[in-house]
Amino acid sequence: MLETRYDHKKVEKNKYENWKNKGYFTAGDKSKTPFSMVIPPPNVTGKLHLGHAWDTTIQDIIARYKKAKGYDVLWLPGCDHAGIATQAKIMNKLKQDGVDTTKLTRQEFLDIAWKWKDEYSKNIHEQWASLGLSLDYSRERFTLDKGLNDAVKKVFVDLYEKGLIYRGEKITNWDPIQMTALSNIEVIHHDDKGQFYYFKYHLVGLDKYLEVATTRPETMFGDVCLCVNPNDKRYVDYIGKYVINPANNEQIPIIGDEYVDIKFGTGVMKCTPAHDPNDFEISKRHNLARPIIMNKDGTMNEKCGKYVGQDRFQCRKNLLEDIKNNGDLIKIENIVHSVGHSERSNAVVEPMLSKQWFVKMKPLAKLILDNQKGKNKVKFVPSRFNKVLIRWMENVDDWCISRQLWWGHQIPAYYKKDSQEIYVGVNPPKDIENYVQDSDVLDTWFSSGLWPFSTLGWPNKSDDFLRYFPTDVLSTGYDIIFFWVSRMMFQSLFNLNKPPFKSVIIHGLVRDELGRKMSKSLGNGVDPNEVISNFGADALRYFLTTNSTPGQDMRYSQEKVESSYNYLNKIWNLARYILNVLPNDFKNENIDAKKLDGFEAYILNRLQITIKQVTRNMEKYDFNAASSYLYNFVYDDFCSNYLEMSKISLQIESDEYKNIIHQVLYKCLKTIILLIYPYCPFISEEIYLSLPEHKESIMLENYPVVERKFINDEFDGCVNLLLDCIKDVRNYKSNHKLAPNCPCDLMINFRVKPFKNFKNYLKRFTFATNIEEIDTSLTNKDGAIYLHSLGDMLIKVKANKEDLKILLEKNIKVEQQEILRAQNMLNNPNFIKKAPKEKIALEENKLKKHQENLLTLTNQLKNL
RNA sequence: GGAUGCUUAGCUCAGUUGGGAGAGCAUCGCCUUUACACGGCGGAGGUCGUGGGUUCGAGUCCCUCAGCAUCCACCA
Repeated sequence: MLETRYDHKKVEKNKYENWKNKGYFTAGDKSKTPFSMVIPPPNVTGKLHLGHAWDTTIQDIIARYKKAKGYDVLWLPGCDHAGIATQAKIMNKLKQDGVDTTKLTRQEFLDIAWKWKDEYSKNIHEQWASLGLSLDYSRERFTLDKGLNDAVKKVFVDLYEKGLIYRGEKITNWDPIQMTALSNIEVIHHDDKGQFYYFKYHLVGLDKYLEVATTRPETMFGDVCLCVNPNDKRYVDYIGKYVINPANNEQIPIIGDEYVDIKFGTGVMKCTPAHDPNDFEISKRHNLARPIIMNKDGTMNEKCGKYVGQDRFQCRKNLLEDIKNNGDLIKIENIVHSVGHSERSNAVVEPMLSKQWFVKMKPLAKLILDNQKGKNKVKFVPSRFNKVLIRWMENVDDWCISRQLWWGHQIPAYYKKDSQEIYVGVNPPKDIENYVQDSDVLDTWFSSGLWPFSTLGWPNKSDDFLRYFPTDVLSTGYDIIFFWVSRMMFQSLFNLNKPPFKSVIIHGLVRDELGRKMSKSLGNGVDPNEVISNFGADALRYFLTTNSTPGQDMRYSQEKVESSYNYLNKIWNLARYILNVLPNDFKNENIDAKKLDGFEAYILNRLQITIKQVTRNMEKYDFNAASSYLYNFVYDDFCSNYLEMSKISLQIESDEYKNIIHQVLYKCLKTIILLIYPYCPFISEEIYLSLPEHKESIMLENYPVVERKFINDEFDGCVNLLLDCIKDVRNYKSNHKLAPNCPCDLMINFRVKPFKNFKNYLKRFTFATNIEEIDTSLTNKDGAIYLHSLGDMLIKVKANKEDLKILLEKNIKVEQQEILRAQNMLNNPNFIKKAPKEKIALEENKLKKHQENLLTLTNQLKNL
């Protein structure tokens, strides 16, 4: 027997371990159709946040739904080594502990990192468990696994051999704190306050100078020339002449290049090829030198004279002071401009020339672009995110994949000592002693880009790979479409000639209650563990998946988590009631649809509609819509209406029919919990196991299907009449300050034949002492009032004339408005001409009925 | 500069192919009725951002503008 109150802590205890140990999460039933997903592997850097909870709950709902629908569901778990993020965290921790990290060897660090990984993946496992995720742990993978490393090496070599990976010297985004190169999308641009410094560049041999503005004076040590637009009449004559660089007094030429925007600034631009991508391009056109003037940690190098060793920003300050003292500073302008910051360290990114490995993106992007035009197009939910991807792929730059880190897949390239020769291969060169392996590792996203197939055993043609690839669905946030979704797509298209998944579900971000992004600096993050502890995983899951539209951001709202909890409490209590009502010897039997009286037929019909609508929306991955159909059924149709009515019929009916009611209650209860189950597995399991007949677990049950024999709307009119009558009487009493249980007499005119217990229900819910059936001519009987409802009803209560008059007048007004509305439509010749016939007939019927009602009411008023 | 999303009840949000505006919370009144006071019953509250257009009919489709948010690209 269930406890009187829903206690999420008791309900959620021990169930997960049991499911897991029984093997319910393990895929592999070959008799069924496979359905597969891979989890977006969380970073082994810390705790999971609400975004993870949202993302994984979506997947768990799909997994449980599909399993109940009869599929062999594989949901594959795992973690990402998250190169930069993890290495930074570990280094910080070591420094805090007083370790001199500069003395660590690569291997020592890796030993520490693997221990860290074990610890953090343990935390992640605990959180997955408390959320109730039905992950197949027998297939869990990690992005640095041996198997995945094999896949990474193979792909690297294949891309290299096809000319799609190359090593090159280019301007890359350099993070001086983490001392590694970054890809373009790891750089976050935001508007910062800065200064625009105007300097004098004196012309050699002339008593003139050019005004040049820069935001980064420290890069002047790397200037190789000034550039002007050859079409700029102001400066064209200076091309070929020399100026003196005020930073180091070196003479540099003035050259012409059309890149310079005549209208911008002074029209003269300094050119620093090793520290600016555009200047680098200019240097290629004019064959200029590319001096690098900074060290890897962002300090100035030996090319910077007395500033050597100074941090770039310190140098900027000092240099400025010196130039100012020389009289070559013209002015300083405060500006707001976009500055790139490292995603992880937040350091101001320094564009810097270095030798890195790149993936040549154009041909790979084309694979995606072509695929999205074809039959195997990956379906995005919502579809607009397909456009986001396409736009990105059309304009994508080459992807810098080498990172100057230790934690990651070491690049399988080997440099022959004392030679230019490079060897790239899955296995090291035979004469390894003559080679040195590239010390860099690959961008984390390189290995996660292989995740949907590397985790299934590829490049081996394993059973899992053959059975479960391509996967069916991927769920992730829109913020990582570029980082991850696009990379998985082209890697899969390149390596396997097909997309890695059929559909991608894109969701938004979880924001705080004020709509702000949750972040560490604001300290506004909400810990899922805390929510689970307070309200339960089921309430959290329900909240997360039913409070937003696909692709839209969501605000966390404790209020709505509470409301989700209350809903579960409602289900808990309706279950408790039904289980209490069912006799001890209850046996589930087939219900003979022909024997059903009105309300039983009605509720089973509503149930079929609910199953249909919920299923339809589950198939569309619209969990909000699906849940609201169930919600409305539970609250309105079932609890407020049917359940209450059944209490009466259970008192007065024959034993035979009582059994039918029991069967109906049981069927409704079981269906409700099976429909809510994918959202809220814990409470569903608890209730399920309390049913008189049940399997070992709700996880072994099938999803409800529509039963045709119960589709029957012939009682809808009569039920609505009953409900309207009850509502009108209650409303009347409430408006007249009469107690709800104040006795009254009712007279009712049936336009449709009422079902058997109609009058009993009406009596009980209106506290009527007498219900009289009358014919169509409704007249004012002493003290009775006509209520405008579907079936015409008179109510007689202890009320004074004035009350009756007010009510009648109010009802007359309503009828008049209705008549006017219908007439307006019907008097419109275009409406008659063009609207569908059914619509016209509907309006005509309404008009007729309201006119009749009006007549009755006015007669009553007259006779009052 | 380019793109996308949002603008509906006091607040947070739904609104499926165009055919009488919904939920949660808040609010007002009544009810401690034996599933649930984490409840029940009954109310009040919206010219659906602006201005046009298409249509017999627009929250819904098209265009304009405004505000907010996000993404991409960025001129030194």
